[in-house]
Amino acid sequence: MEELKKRILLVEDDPNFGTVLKDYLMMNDYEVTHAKNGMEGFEKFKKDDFDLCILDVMMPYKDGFTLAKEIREKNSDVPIIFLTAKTMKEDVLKGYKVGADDYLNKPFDSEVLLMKIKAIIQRKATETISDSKQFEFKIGRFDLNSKLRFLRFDGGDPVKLSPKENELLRLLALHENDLMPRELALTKIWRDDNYFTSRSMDVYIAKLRKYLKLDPKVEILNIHGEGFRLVIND
Amino acid sequence: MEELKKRILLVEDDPNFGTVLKDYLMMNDYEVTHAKNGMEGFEKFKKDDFDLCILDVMMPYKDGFTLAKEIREKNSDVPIIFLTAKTMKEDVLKGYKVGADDYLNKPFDSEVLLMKIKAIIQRKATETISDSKQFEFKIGRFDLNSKLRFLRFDGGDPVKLSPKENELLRLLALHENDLMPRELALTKIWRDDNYFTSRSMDVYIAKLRKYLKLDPKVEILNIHGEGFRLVIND
DNA sequence: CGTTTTTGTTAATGTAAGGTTAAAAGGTAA
DNA sequence: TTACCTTTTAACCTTACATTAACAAAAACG
Repeated sequence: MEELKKRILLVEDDPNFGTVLKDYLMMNDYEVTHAKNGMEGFEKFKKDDFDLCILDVMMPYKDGFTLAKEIREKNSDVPIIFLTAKTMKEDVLKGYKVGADDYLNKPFDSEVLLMKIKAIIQRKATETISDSKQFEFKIGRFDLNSKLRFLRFDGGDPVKLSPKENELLRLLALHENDLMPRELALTKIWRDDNYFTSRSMDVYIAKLRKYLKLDPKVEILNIHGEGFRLVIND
Repeated sequence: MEELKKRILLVEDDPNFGTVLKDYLMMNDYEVTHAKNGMEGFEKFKKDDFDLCILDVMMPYKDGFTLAKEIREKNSDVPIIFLTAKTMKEDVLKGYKVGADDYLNKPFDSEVLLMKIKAIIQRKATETISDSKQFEFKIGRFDLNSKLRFLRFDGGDPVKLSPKENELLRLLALHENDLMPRELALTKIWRDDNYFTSRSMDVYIAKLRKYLKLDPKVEILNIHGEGFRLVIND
């Protein structure tokens, strides 16, 4: 299976340092989005799905703590590492208050940063086993093998799903009977949330409905303005 | 409601440091169980239910990492903080591998420890809150699922509610049998309080009454000039 | 009382979101 | 390159939703 690169949001206003750090991280096989200030950082965060945020504390307009608070409101799960020139205790405390996962004082050893990144991402990964390890689903009379992208009805001939069909159905299955927010699919699968990706998703919902029609007890319901719900009626 | 003290398992072999730390934590309103080594620590862990473990890494017989592994096998959920004299990179990484929630190098600032404890426990708490509590209501013979926006009568077919219907009924349910002020709904749901939003709200009250008519014991009463009251008659 | 204000209810309207199909664009391997 | 598969974009239609208007009924108030 294709191993997906981990995505890091780096928010750092110093252009030199930011660029260097970005390059260093990219050399180490991370996909890095670099935002030059808190405002831009939040915009990018909203539009995408990151595995980790690295925030500079001292920034014009919007400091790292404020940004972290906004990020926490939207997604309480993503790990956050703060970078700061200060070694002030108050700052450390403030960082932990908004839910920092770690803390680094500038200048810092880049190897240490790398290690912390690995450790934190790894921890999240093991915490979320249920999320990453589930590739097989029973959906009414269907079996979905999300690794092989097969959808099989009643043990018969499997249909091959396209990558997007597969991912979307998998996300729905992970939220079986519950709301699968539009936004979630768009950021996770399409990696962008706009009018066109949204319409594209609707097209895929239609395709999935066509596949699933074979079992009348399985349906994808829409919750207007919120998302979709994969329900299995008994 | 009685607020329960959080329980901490402290495993630290240095008797002086351990006692001081225990006292300090107890002064800060935690219930602390102090074990003098890894073996004892695991025994105490098995016998009780803790909100947090603080483990010294360097201990005779059984070091902190080994203990952490055993703890993780039994209860993968409890947060763990490591204390260590070492600042070795390998140790930090090893700690995170067994699922540390945080890490402190001795000597450390006790205030920082306290803050980390608070942050970690609080994080766990918010993670654990099954948000179902704020989104599911029983209203007479109805069930309101406010997240999925449906209203079900006697376990039958659920009716879909529009966002405004849903929010309004939820607000009423939150104030069951009590006054739900007009102004509250208008500011919270309509985000504006004027003649037109007020009339719009009245329209929605009418819609809700239509839905709720199925159960004669449930009614929405008006309190002239004040607001509405969702009552369930016995 | 009559009058004003508030509320009850239904229907009409405009806009936004979603459903569906087909064509265009993009990608990839033979 | 062609051929094939996937994804996006476009077009058109349906449904869902919120607001507003219109008129009726209560309640408050002089």
